[in-house]
Amino acid sequence: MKKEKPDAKSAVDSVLEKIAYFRRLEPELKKSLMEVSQTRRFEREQVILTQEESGESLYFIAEGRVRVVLYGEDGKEITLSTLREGEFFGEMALIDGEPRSASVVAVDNSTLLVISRQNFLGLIKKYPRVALVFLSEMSRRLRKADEMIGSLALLDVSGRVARFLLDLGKAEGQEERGGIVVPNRPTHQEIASRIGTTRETVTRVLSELQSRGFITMKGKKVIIHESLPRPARVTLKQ
Amino acid sequence: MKKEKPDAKSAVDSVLEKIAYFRRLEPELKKSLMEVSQTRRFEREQVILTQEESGESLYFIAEGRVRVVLYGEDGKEITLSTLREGEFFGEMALIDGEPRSASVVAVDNSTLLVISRQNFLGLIKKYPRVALVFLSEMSRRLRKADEMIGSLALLDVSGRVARFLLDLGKAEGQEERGGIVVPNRPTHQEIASRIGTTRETVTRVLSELQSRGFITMKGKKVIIHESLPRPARVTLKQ
DNA sequence: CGGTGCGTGTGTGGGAAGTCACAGATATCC
DNA sequence: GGATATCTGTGACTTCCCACACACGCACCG
Repeated sequence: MKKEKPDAKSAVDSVLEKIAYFRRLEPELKKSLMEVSQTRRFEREQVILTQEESGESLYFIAEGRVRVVLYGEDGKEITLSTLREGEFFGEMALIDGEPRSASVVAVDNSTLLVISRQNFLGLIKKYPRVALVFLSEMSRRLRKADEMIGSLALLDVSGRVARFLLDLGKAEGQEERGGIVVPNRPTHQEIASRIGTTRETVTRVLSELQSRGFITMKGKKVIIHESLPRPARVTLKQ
Repeated sequence: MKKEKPDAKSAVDSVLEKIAYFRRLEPELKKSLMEVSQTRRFEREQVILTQEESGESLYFIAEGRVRVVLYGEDGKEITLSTLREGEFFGEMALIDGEPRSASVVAVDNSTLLVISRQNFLGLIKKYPRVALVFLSEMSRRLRKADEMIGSLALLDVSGRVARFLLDLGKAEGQEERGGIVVPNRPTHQEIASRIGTTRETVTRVLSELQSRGFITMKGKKVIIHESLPRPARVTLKQ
């Protein structure tokens, strides 16, 4: 009954099932993947890789979560994304050989599957379909990045908070009478880092949204009412 | 002697050579590409595709330039990138089937090569190496997008202008005694749209940079002196 | 030539959001 | 269960930059 806390080994076994991108691939490929990968553990808050350094490895998350983040002067930071079990990172430096474009930090204690450039390229050569999997994931990421650029450049902080909440609701909310219920929101600091503003401003905007009746907050729970307007994605130009 | 102004047909012939990504691919592939693509012309300022609409085609630029742009409320806009002869766009909607993530507008009169999703996927299947070409280009784009997010979130307008100038210098400047010479800078409005600010602010920042001796402007020519500091890409966090 | 349009320069005022400082509320840990 | 750390709320002040307004230079064109 060693079911309770899977050790690293079994975590690796199961990660391939969890990696949405690979679930449907041939068992043979899965085996290859496992053979060429190493397992590494990282503690909460531990830096997995840092921007500017050169890198040769691709990482899959077997368990835990990581934050991809850029740092600026005097403690400023912006979180590019948070990745969870089954997702990967580090593919860019690996594909184009440039230095790491961002830092990655473990959010929880995490187990990662590490694959070297060599092995990765070998894998793609052997199973060309893998390239398609990456292609579609990178397309998704580019899309999200563009959206973020749009938010930063075109919306004020209230708009960005609203957009963030709606995305959050879509990602981990439950539809209920009254709106979408998010059981466990991130801290104001985390939200601030996601949308490029400060903790205090997030606090103020959330209060404002609540007082205007767009959301209801109680502890870590947030209810997003239908009335909360999604800030214009586009206004067509004439 | 019909050499002077290549017609659309010959432009298409030669585009495959110009497309950096494909220059080294098999002639056979090039032929396939040509067979499955159509040619379309667009006038200066003409909208090629708009955000939110669904799309099924991939475009190569045979001649001209296009601007990829997001629009916000009341005329606000942010330019995600400017693409030139030999580059492609429209691959995202095609890969993941989502609506267009941005609008694309012709900067000059342009000739484009259009390929349908069907044909594109067919091509990738037949020539798996093509996927790798796209992978590496998308990786480069993701990198640039992340950098842009970093600029918007972490730098003030002066920092973004400085970064823009340095990138501009790298892209189309000539090394000379005294600094990097850019013969033909974009208008203030165009710069503003690239870095997410207003025309007036760009004017002011450029004057400021000149008066501080970081750059020298004369007409459309800009000299970027070595003294112009590249705003911190990262400050490592402890 | 004098228009018309486009790009640029500059002043002024106001507003959004960052900074700093501190108090109060919640979680977490032994 | 109390101590300690981490989050949240709010006020006061400052700063940056946007919005608006208007004037000037320059190019192109009939």
